[in-house]
Amino acid sequence: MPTKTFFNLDSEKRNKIIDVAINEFANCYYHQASVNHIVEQANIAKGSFYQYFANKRDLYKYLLFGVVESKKLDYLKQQIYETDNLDFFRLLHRLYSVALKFGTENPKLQAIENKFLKLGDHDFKEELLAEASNKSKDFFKQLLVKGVAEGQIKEKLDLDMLSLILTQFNLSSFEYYLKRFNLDKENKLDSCNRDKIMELISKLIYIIENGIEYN
Amino acid sequence: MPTKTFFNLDSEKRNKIIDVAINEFANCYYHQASVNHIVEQANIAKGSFYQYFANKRDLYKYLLFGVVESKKLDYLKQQIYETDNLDFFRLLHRLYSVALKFGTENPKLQAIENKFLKLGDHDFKEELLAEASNKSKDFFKQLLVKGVAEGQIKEKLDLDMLSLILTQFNLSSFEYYLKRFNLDKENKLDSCNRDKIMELISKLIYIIENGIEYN
Amino acid sequence: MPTKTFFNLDSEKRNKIIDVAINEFANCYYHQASVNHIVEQANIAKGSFYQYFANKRDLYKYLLFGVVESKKLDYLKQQIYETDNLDFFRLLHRLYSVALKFGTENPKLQAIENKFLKLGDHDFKEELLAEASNKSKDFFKQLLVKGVAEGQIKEKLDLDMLSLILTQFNLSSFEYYLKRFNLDKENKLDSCNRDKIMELISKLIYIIENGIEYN
Amino acid sequence: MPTKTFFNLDSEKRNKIIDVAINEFANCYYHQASVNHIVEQANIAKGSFYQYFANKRDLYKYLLFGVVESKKLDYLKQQIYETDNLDFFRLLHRLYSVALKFGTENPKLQAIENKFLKLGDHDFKEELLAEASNKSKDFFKQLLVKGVAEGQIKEKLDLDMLSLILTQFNLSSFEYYLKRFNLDKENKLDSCNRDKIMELISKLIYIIENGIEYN
DNA sequence: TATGAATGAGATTTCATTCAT
DNA sequence: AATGAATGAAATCTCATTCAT
Repeated sequence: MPTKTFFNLDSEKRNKIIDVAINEFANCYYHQASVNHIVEQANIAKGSFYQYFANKRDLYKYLLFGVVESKKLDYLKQQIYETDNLDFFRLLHRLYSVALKFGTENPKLQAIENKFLKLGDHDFKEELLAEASNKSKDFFKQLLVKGVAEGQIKEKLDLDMLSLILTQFNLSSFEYYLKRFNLDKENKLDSCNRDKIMELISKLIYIIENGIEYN
Repeated sequence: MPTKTFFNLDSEKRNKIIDVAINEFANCYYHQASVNHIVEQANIAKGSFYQYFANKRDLYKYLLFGVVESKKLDYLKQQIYETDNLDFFRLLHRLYSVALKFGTENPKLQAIENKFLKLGDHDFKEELLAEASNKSKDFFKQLLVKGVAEGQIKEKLDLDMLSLILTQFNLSSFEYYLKRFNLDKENKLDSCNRDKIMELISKLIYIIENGIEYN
Repeated sequence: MPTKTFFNLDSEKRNKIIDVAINEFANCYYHQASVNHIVEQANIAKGSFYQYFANKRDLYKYLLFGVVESKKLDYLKQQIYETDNLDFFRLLHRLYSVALKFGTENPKLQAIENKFLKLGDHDFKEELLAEASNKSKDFFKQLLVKGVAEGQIKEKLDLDMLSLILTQFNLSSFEYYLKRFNLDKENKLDSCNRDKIMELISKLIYIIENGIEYN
Repeated sequence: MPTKTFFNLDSEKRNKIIDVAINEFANCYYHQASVNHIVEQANIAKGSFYQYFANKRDLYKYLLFGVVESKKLDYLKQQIYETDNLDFFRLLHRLYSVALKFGTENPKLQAIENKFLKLGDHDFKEELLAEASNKSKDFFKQLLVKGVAEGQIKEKLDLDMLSLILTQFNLSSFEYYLKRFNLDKENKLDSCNRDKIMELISKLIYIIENGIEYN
C-alpha cells in the first residue's frame, strides 16, 4: 500500500502520479515499466516517489488491486443487479457486456489487468495474488459451479477447463474489440459502436451456449 | 536474418547457439531475455554473437519464424494428410491434437510461441509479424472460411472473432494441459497422459461444436 | 548539543527519542545508523528531529558523551569508593568488575561505546573526542601513573602502550563475555553467571599481573 | 573471485584497480566503501567494474583473502623458519615482530584486515569467513594449545579468552605503532624506528609472559 | 572470422537535510 | 514549536552494443 504521505498529497498531484503510473503499466509489462520514467512524467523527485511507495512493486500492487480491481468491482456492482433471477447464460451475457463496457471505457485499466494476467513471471504473479485481497479470485469457477447446480450447464464438462476458457474468452474479446474499434488510442465509445459490441457479445455467448456446429 | 557467417559455422556450434537461445526465449519474454546470458551459455564471444546476428531482435525473429514456426509447420504437414476428406470439426480435432502433440514434444518451442503471442509491446509485435514470412497467418481464418463454404459452420458467425477465439483456445489449452500434466519440467508425455489429453481435446472440440448449454 | 527546544520537551517524549536513538546506535555504526529510522521509531516528525538536534552527528555526540559516558561515570563513582586504600591491581580488579557489571546491565550503552571505539573514520573520531568534555580521557593512563608512583607496577613499562592495552582488554573482554554468556539478547545477568564472570575477571587480572609463563 | 576478464587485463590496469580498491577499503569500512569512488579513481567505466567483479562483496573478498591474507602468509612463511625449535614465547615474539613488520611495511593492507576484524555486521563477517579458504583461522588458538602441551604456558588459563586477547593485542599494537610512528601516511619504516618497534614488541611479550606486577 | 574488453545510459533504491506551512 | 513533503546526490548493479586487435 502507498504510504500515508501519498494519501496526504493534494488530489491533483496524487491523480497526476496515478495517471502517469497507469499509463506506464498499461504500456509495459511490470519488468519493463520504469520508475525513472514515471517520476519524469509526473514531474516529481525520485526521492518523493519512495516517500509515496515502498518500491515499484508496491505501486504496481496498488494499481492492480487498489485501483483497477477496485474500480472494476464497483462498476460491476453498480451495473449488475437482480442477478439471482438471471439464468447462467443471461448472467454471463450481462457480465461480459458490463466488463467489456468497463474495458472500453477504461482501456488503460483494462490493459493493466490484461498485462498482469499474461505475466510470465509466475512466482511473482502468485505472490501478488496471495498478498492481495483478491476478491475476484476464481470468479468464473464459482459461477460455473452454480450453473451446474442449477441444471443450466451440462454436468459432464470439465469445470476447470471451462473456467480457464471463459477467462481467456474474456481476455481475448477485449483485445479483439479494442483492436476492431480502435479503442486503443483513447477514442471514446460512441453509441453506434456500443450497439455493435453488444451484438458481438451476444454472438460470443451464443457460441459458448450453442457451439458453432450447423445443424 | 542471421548473417552468412552464422550459416557457415559448423553445425555443432550453430546448433549449440540455437539451443541456448531457445532456452533463453522459452524462459523469458523478449525484453527479459539476455544476450549476455546467451553468449555465456553458448560459450561464444560477445563479438561473435554480433557477427552472427545484427542484434537481439534479429535472433528473436529468426527463432520465431525460422525455427519455431518452420518446425511446427513441418510437423503439421507431416502428420496431417487427407485433410480434404475431413469435415471441419474432425479437422479441427486433428489440428488441435497434432499441435498439442507438437507442443508437448517441444515444450520450449511452444513456450517461445506462447510468449510471443502474449507480448505486450504491440508495435514491436506487429513489426515482427510484418517483416516475417508469416506463413501461418490467418491459419484458422482460412480454415473457417472453408468450413462455412462447405456448410459445416453456422453462416452467421463472425469469422474474425471466431478465428481469434480458436487461436486463444489453442494457446490457453496448452497452458492448461502443461500445468495439469506437469509438462513444464520436461517430463516426456507417456501414453497414459496422452490418452487423457486426447480426451480433453475431444471435450474442448465438443464445447466449440455444441456449446455448453444443457438441453 | 541538543537545542533548548529538546530539553523543553516533556520527559516522556524526550526519553522515547533517546531510547530509540540508543537502540539505533547500539545496532549500527555511525554511518549505518539512520535518522529516518529513528524518527519513525520515535514517532516524531522529521522536522522536529532537526529542531532538537543540529544533525545526526549532534545526536551521536550527545549520546556518547552526554548519556553513555555520563551514566557510566556516575555508576563507577557510585560503586567505587575508598579507592585510595586499594593497591593498583585490586583497583583494576574493581574497575573491570564494575565496568563489566555496568556493561552487562546496560548492554546497549556498552554497545554504543564499543562501536565508537572501533570506528574506522579516524578523523571523525578525533574530532568528536576533541569537541567532547571527555572526562574519561586517559583514564587508565592516570591510574597507571599512580600505580608506578606507588611502586606497584614495574617502572620500565611503556605506560602509553599499557594504557592502550588495558583499554583493549576492557573492550575485548566485554565482547568475550557477552558472547560467552549470550548477553547480547538482553538476557539479564543472573547471580550464577555473575559469579562466573567475576571468576573470569580474576583470571584476566591474574594474567595482567603475572603473565602467562609457567614457572 | 574476480572474473577471467579481470585477470586478462594488462597488469598495469589490473594493479591500478587493486591499488585504488586497497585505498578505498583501507579508509572505509565495507559498507562505507563506494564502488562509484573506486571506478572514478581507477578511471574505468562502471560497467567494466562489473565485468571484473561480480559485485562489491566479490572485490572485498578477493582483497581480504586473495591479496591481504595471501601476501601476509607469504611474508610470514618467508620470514619465519625453524619455528619448531622456538619455545612458545620466542615464537610469539617472532610472530608479533614479523606480523608488525608486515603491517608497518604494508599499512594499507593492515588497515583492511583491521577494519575487517572490527566489522560490526557479524553475519556478513561470518559468511565471508565461511566462504573463504581461511587459512589463518584460530591461528593463536592452535599455538596456545601447543604451548600448553609443551608445558610453556600455565595450564589453568582459559585458552579461548587468551586467544582473543592475543588477537586483540595484535590488533591494538598495530594501531599503537602506526599512530606512534606516524606510519598511517605511507612513511616508510626507517632502521631507527624499526629498532624502537622491536623494543616495544619485546616489552609487549614481556608483559604477556610476566605480567606487570612489580615483585 | 573471432575475440572479449570497454562503454555508459539507465535501472531501483536510500538518506540526510531543508523549508514552507 | 511542530509538521511532513520535497529534494537530489549517491548508492549498487545490468545490459545491448561497439570496436580495436
